[in-house]
Amino acid sequence: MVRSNGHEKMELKKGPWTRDEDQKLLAYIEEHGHGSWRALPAKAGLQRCGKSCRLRWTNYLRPDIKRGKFSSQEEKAIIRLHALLGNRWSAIATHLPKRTDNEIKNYWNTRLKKRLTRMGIDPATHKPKENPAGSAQSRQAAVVSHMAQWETARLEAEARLVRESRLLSKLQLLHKTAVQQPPLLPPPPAAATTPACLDVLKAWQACNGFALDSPTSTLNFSGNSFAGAAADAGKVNGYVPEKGRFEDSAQENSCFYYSMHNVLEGSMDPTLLSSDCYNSTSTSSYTGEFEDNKNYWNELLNLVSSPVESPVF
DNA sequence: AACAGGATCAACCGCCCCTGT
DNA sequence: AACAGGGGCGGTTGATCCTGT
Repeated sequence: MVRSNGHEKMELKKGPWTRDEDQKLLAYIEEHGHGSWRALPAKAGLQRCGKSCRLRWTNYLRPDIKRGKFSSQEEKAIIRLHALLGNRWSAIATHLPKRTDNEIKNYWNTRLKKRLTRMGIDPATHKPKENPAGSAQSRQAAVVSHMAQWETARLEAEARLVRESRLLSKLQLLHKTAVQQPPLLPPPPAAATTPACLDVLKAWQACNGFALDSPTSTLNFSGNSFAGAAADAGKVNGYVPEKGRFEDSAQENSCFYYSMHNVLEGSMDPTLLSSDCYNSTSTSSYTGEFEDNKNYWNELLNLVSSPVESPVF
């Protein structure tokens, strides 16, 4: 792809930003918004490439950036989120408002990674260095992987929502112009302020300890009462199991996934999952390990929900 | 005081994805 | 369907600061 010719490249300034450049960029964005980053430098009178301007703005000049030391709460959130998401810094940053992905990445690479290593934990896998198969740690790692699958699904849903909201904005604009004339378009639906369909983790938390089976996971927890309840909930909210009831755990798992899919799609109320779970746990026989996992995820969810004001929760 | 090595962090680079044509 | 351009992301670099000797 042709980006720019060499001559143009030679004129662009690189390296640290000066106060004067910062002021120019700030003043321009405050007055006009950033618009097209590519076109911005010329308009703002900067000898920088658009990319450099964008980076400077998003990582440093933006007014809603919190700088300075990370709190222990934030540290824990980063560690847990990294266990879930890996090096997906932008996804991690969405759970830590006012922190940039670059800042989080730097903090991880320069401090947290080393700290975990010193503690004998592999920062890549979040597992203890010596890790006998079948141990609680390896099972927890599998749970982490499982959660990562869900987080991936959630992020995809978020991306879809962004696309839809863009479309919605266009529709609203069209409708706005159309109201002056005979109505050509129906009024657009009201935009949801809080997309409940994105709250997979919240649904997870609401269930407060459902079994962590999945069609792709090798985990096999006994006493799985959630799947059936969730499947019922899923059926009520849109998903209808092919054969009515479940013949095996795989079917239950599928239903669980479809239920969560319905939550993701917004066709199912996460609280319904919750109540069904609570109602059915009396017959369960959770293991100690399961309690550990439950506590682990509760702790994580508490970390990423309340104190750091995640926009998702 | 001078130096070396480590730590930190802003900024860059290259790649990829999405969107518009 | 193919292509170009814009924007975003993660990895890496290099300048600067800090600390220990």
